Amino acid sequence: MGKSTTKDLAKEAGVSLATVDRVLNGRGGVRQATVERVSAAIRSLNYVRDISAANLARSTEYKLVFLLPDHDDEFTDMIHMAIDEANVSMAHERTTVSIVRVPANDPHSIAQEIDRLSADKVDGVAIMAPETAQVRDAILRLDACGIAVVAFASNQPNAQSAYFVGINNEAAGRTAGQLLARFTGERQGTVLVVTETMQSRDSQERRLGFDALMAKYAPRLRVRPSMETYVDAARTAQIVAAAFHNNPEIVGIYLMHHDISETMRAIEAQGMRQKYVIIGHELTQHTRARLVDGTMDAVITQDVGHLVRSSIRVLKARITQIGTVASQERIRIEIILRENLPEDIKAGCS
Amino acid sequence: MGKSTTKDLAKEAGVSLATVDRVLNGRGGVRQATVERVSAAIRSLNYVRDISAANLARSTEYKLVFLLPDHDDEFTDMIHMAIDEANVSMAHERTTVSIVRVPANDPHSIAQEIDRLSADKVDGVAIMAPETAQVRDAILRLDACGIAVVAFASNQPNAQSAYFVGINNEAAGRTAGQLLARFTGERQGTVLVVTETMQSRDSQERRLGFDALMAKYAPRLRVRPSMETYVDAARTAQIVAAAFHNNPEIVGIYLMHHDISETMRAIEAQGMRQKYVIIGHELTQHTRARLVDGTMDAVITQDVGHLVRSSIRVLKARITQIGTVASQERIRIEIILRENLPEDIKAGCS
DNA sequence: CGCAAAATGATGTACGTACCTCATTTATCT
DNA sequence: AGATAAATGAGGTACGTACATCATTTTGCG
Repeated sequence: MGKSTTKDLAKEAGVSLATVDRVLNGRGGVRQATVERVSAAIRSLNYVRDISAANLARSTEYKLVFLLPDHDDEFTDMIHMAIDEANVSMAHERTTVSIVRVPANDPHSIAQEIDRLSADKVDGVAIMAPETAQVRDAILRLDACGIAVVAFASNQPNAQSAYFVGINNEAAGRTAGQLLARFTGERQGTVLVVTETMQSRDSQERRLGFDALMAKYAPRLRVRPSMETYVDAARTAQIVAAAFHNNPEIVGIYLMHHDISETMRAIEAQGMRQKYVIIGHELTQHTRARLVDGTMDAVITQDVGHLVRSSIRVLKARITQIGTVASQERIRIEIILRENLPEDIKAGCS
Repeated sequence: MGKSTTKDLAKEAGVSLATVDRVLNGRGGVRQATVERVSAAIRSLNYVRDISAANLARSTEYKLVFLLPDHDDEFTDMIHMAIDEANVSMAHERTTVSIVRVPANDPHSIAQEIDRLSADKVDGVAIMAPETAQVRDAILRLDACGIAVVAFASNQPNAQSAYFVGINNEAAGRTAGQLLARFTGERQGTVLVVTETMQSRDSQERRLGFDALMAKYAPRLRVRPSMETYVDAARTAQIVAAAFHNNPEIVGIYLMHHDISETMRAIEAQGMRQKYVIIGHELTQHTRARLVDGTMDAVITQDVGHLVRSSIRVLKARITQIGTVASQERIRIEIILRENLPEDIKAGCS
């Protein structure tokens, strides 16, 4: 089966082990004709390099870095924890992953940090940062250095080199819409949409998908323009109050941002006069509690553990030039209701 | 860090490499006091065996077997495919997994097959079979032979030795109930529940969860007793027709079984006089199409790829006595609607 | 043809572990 | 104490790959 070794290759190609090694590791000094003989042998024997043995011989250490925003919202914390957890389970595979936190809204220092990494002896970088020209260019520079890159949770659509690991936010928005449309039954009224900032591509895409679905399947509902909190408690309270004042017939609220505690506080300050259907993103301790007590009806989420592990697998695959299982790396858009809340396991071993 | 080797252990414990080896691999012939010195060294150096190197030296091949029912429904086929896919990506990790299909409803031959495996040189077995005393005993015999076992998708609750990989079916039933309750809005009427056989523990648990939720949150709906198809087209057509005849006010249908094509055919034969909320299990090509065309409203599912990979990881962990990441092995109850249908990737590499 | 340069072969060591053999030391029992 | 068994040490080979060195062959070119 897949148990051919370099020795077999040498025999098959009629060359010495040393030459096989030269070809396999691109050391040069081999005639083109010979290279092709070896390549042919690789194909015919279906040879795949034994990575464990290679790592052993090379005593490799894959050094991966996650670039996270320095927000201290719960979602980012969960990612942080998931990375720590992965770091433990990856130790057996000669992989260490570290975390660098960068100012979320300072593209310049993000780019600077990325450049610092390329100088560093790092093998792969997973980046979670808003897209800007500066960041994109820095990513391209990483790529040019031969450092593997993935964009993580937050897409970087213009840097083609960066493989994206995360959900399709437009589909996530549609899903939120579908749930909100069906959960409101036949009722008529207004739907509020809240986010941190519409500058973020994630919010734009979610809104796009949400609107498309509402227009098609729930024309009975009036969807208001996006309200932006700018992560400012006072402003949040004010715009929410205004929205409730101007829209007496609110039946649903779509929260597109992660950190919804302030927003929920502001909504509750208006008195839960009636049952609003509230749909949000990302399963955290906070949204979990909201699902349990019934103030929120559904949460659209992506499994952060999966997100992190998938990023690591993709990075390692790119470093070692091995393929990945596409279906395993596709991050699903998960719908969480009260009844399918996963048990709240912190971490731990069996 | 975790880079201590057996050599370091020997030095730390003040013994020779050979003795360390004897202790590590339980070869015996070592005084208790010495064993403890080595164990102490293991702890103090935080030693973990390099599995890659160990596998290399031992030239291990982990032989895993999946025991599947010989049904040829789409769900089982998907599992089959997922296993094949895993087999490819696992080849790099010295793991080969094969599939044995057994008559689904013949506990005797299942048990016989399990016993055959224990004689065989197999390292781990994942079993998907209905629980019976015979099967349970056979599993215990496997365990006694030192062969790792997991129960897979279909729980074996009485064989404590068997780690279960799959979803909580009671919670899955509750989730189906919650969706059906909310999707029917305020309407009153009857809800039909269909399954293959209530003999299966999965169906029992789902029904339990479904009923609990409906009783609590949707007392307005009359939930009928479970209808059993026995995988018989004629019978299915007949009982469905009877149900529609006796219950003019049907608003929802819960399909608890995998292979719903006959059932859906029977329902459609009654003419879709009105919009029923239909909720089923397992995302297959068939249910996928039903979601897209709107005849089904939601599918509760578990990711078969995840299921298979998780089983493999758990088996390997038990064989090598290494811990697993609990959060990674928890299978989520996924809710699939039209808008969050994952893209239909067959397989493939990036 | 002859010579330098390029290509290839031969061989050894290393990585961390498993597993084997044989020699030597230490403990145990009469 | 002496015989015997038990415990330990010493050393080697193997796994599949990486990488280095030096010898040898082949090639291209004037």
